[in-house]
Amino acid sequence: MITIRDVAEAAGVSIATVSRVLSNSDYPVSDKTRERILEVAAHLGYSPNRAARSLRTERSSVIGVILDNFNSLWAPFIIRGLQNIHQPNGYLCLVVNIPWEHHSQTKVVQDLIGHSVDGFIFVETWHRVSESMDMLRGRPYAIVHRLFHETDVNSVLPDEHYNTTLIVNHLIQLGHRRIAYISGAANFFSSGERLAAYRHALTTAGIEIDAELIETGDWSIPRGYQAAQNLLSLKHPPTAIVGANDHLAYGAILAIQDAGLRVPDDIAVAGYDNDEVAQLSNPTITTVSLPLFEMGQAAAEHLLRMLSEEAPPFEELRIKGELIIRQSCGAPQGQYALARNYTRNSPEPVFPQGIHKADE
Amino acid sequence: MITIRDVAEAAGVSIATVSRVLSNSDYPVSDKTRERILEVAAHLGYSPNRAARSLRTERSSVIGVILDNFNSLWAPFIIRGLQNIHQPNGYLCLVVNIPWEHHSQTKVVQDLIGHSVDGFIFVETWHRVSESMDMLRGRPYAIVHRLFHETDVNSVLPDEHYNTTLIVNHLIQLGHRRIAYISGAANFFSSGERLAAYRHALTTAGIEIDAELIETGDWSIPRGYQAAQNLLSLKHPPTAIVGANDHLAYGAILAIQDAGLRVPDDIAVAGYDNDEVAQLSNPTITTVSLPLFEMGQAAAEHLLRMLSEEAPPFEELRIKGELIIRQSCGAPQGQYALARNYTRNSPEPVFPQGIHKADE
DNA sequence: ATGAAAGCGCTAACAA
DNA sequence: TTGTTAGCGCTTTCAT
Repeated sequence: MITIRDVAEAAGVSIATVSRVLSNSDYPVSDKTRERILEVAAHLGYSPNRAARSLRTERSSVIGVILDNFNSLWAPFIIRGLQNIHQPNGYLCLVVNIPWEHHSQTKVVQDLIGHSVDGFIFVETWHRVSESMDMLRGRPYAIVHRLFHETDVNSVLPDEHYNTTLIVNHLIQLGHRRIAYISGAANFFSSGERLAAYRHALTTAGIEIDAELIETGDWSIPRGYQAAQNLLSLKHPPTAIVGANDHLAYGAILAIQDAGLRVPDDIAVAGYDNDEVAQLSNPTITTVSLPLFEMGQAAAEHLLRMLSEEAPPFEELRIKGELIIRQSCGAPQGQYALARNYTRNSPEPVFPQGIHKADE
Repeated sequence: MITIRDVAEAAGVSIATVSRVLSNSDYPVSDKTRERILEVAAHLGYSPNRAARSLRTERSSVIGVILDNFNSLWAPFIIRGLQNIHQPNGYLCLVVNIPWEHHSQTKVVQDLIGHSVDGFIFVETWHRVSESMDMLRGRPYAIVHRLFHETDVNSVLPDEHYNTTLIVNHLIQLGHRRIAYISGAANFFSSGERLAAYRHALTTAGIEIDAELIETGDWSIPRGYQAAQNLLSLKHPPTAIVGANDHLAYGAILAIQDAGLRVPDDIAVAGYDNDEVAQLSNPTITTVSLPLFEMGQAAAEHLLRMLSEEAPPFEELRIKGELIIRQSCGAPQGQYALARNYTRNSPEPVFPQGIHKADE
């Protein structure tokens, strides 16, 4: 293992000087010496021993990331957002998944503290963070939530109001006045927020709210199917249906098609999430992207700020999504139903098929 | 912060003795002393400083996990498999994503070594591990690959031959003799393996291989669509089509339906991967699950064995998947297309990937 | 069975 | 501007 001592010897300086350069200290070192040290260090392949540094400084450049559900389709994007900020800043992430069943959050937090993590990011944790607050020992933390909401500071959430308004206004602008809404599961905080935004958008446009046009339920495709059937059987059925997520919207599309009607020609349908099904569906679904990557980034940025500047906890942060116009609302966009890109909110291709060269 | 010094003082012994007890050393300590030390440590709320321990022992109880593509739909399942083994054994995972473009693997490995990780797991890394071999400095590592294949030991891969045989035999057992195959991208190692298994399964069943029935291409839905169109236009079209993945199969289904035929009544279709589209498609797609979770587990188990027992590198490990019978092949199972257990949005864990109970 | 002490690699206070 | 050195908390040899 190459140590600071090896570098010092090779560069003909003392270890203190090497340390000053390699630890980005603001202690003055002459440019010549600095340059030589950096060169030698790179040549030798020096990499600092974090344990030693950590022991000395009581900081680790490691962030603890705690998730309840790694396998959600959303978590990876959030984590990528986090790392996109953390890694360039020299932070690595200890990622720990906590099963929903086990109330093991306390143990995990303790464990991570034992590893001297500098801060915490909680992603979609069902467990209340505040329960472990006293354990955090003044370490900064941030919470990234998609569907839940804690009455806590340091939370990053999607801007449900803005996002829902985006999609509802899109339909209004297309001339729809009878716009139905299939709400998500009632016990989710975001369901309420999205529904409220739907009402608000209609009211703002001078459209009266018709209770008949509001279906409630869960987040599932079958529920979307049923709800759409209900809506279709009304005396005055809607001309457009908004699902609180893409699954509900997809279910609605299937129901409409099974009823012998066409989407979007007879009824327009819109979703929310920019989930995979929105791209697979035929017609493809106009929806709003959840800014998962950006949410991760925002949380990471604020955490770093808290780490470096002793900045105060930030208030709740809301991140805006984008309207993704596809086929299901009939807006000009006509695209081959199958043309897809899998990038969701990530800046990189998820599956760069072309690059792969197999081994013999 | 409580250190062993505090414990030693409170217990009236030397720090060496405390260390022997608290680090689970097998060095002999009298039962009375041991008991007293444990009691005092617990009372004081002692928790070891990992940095100090790590500095001294050059071990960290941390595993470095390196991925090329965190956002793949597959990676999270693999990681869950890893952690399912590592966490109960007291290991945490430093998870690092390496962008495809940057050839930054060396730097990352160096960095992780700086963090004194005890071992490495490479997940789907495109970069050749062997290139960083000299950097690993004798640290054990394992590679989990889905589509690639390195001529390296310590690789965990799906059992492509077994899995493909599973699906082809299923069709043969259903009475099909003209079974077409839409292969994956030619430059992927697994494409070749799957295709070879298809040929082998047919030959074994005494069915002659018809080159006309083999389409090659990429992994995409549009390609599946085109390939199926080609197959349908043959003088003697197939009675069944196997896609090298579920996207190809889905494309084939769309093409068949657009041609006015029915799946599975007129032509059976089977996929591979147990991807999301296999559940969303109408009809749902009979496929083979990739044993991602199990692959992660296997890699983790072997890594731990190498860590604890100085076990030799293991040879290539192949993990079997399972046949998931849905609607697209017409096997007895046919149910309502929309009824599915689709828990993505629910607060229940999505994993394990398939409980292998198909749509209700 | 227990204790004394060296030293892991690094940073920072103090010296020059 | 550079060098010397103490010591972070721990494990482990060596001595008792």
